[in-house]
Amino acid sequence: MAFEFSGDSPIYLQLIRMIRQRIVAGELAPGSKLPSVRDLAVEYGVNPNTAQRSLAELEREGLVYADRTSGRFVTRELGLIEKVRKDLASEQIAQFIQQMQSMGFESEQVITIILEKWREQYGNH
Amino acid sequence: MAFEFSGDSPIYLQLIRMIRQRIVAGELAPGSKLPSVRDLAVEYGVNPNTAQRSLAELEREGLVYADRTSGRFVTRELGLIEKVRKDLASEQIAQFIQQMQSMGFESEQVITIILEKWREQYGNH
DNA sequence: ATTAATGTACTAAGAACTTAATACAATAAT
DNA sequence: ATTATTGTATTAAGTTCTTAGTACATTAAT
Repeated sequence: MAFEFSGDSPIYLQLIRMIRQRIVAGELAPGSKLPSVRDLAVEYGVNPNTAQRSLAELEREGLVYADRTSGRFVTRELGLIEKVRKDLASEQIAQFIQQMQSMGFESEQVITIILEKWREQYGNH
Repeated sequence: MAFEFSGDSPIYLQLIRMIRQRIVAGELAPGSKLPSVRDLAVEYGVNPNTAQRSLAELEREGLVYADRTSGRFVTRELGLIEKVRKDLASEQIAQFIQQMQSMGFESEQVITIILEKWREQYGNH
């Protein structure tokens, strides 16, 4: 596939964020099997070592686990997934508010733009 | 001073973002003088070469300009600053919406949380 | 028993970023 | 005129990230 990574940060970090995101979004279901290190590397167009590094970090977080020769799986600890989801959301929101505020936007203005763009991107939900 | 940079992306990029941010926020006024390369390096605790690199990029964007021996200044082109400000805001909002949406948040939910946190952080404005 | 697929580990090389240490050119300040 | 300050340029070394290549241990599949 050869996904296009940004040169702004290390690939292994970008890969961590992408997989973490797909997990908390439910796109990668709890307990479901992940591609093998080698397949994941091919899928994203990176070196197996880089994929391994990202997976090892996600494992450290507890979001995935490895069964020695059957492969890697998304954790079944729904509580953990939900916690990570909430933490990510909180962080996102705090950073977002800080940025917009420092650029001189008012809360009402931001709300208006968000609702507008949200509809543009995904319809009214 | 020795500002604390994240290890997640190159320092010169983080520095670019910080200065750009301060310019569009109006904290660094149009036409105002920036610290010299060497002073800026001390101020942020980075190597002069790194500071130089960041400033050169901001210059390429037109946000700052250099007068050979009197130093560097924030551009006086208000239109450009405003354009960058709007571009940054658009980008921020689009990314934010995409993230929150993919994590399964509804727009109303996001609006509620934003208003709540905005008041926490900055009061009702 | 053999084979294949899995996670894991290791070494080596190259690329990008950062720092260090100088040096030069231009001009404002003295 | 001299000095100090500014931006700019260059070379070298060290660190981190990435890729490449190879190898081993374990277990499911055959």
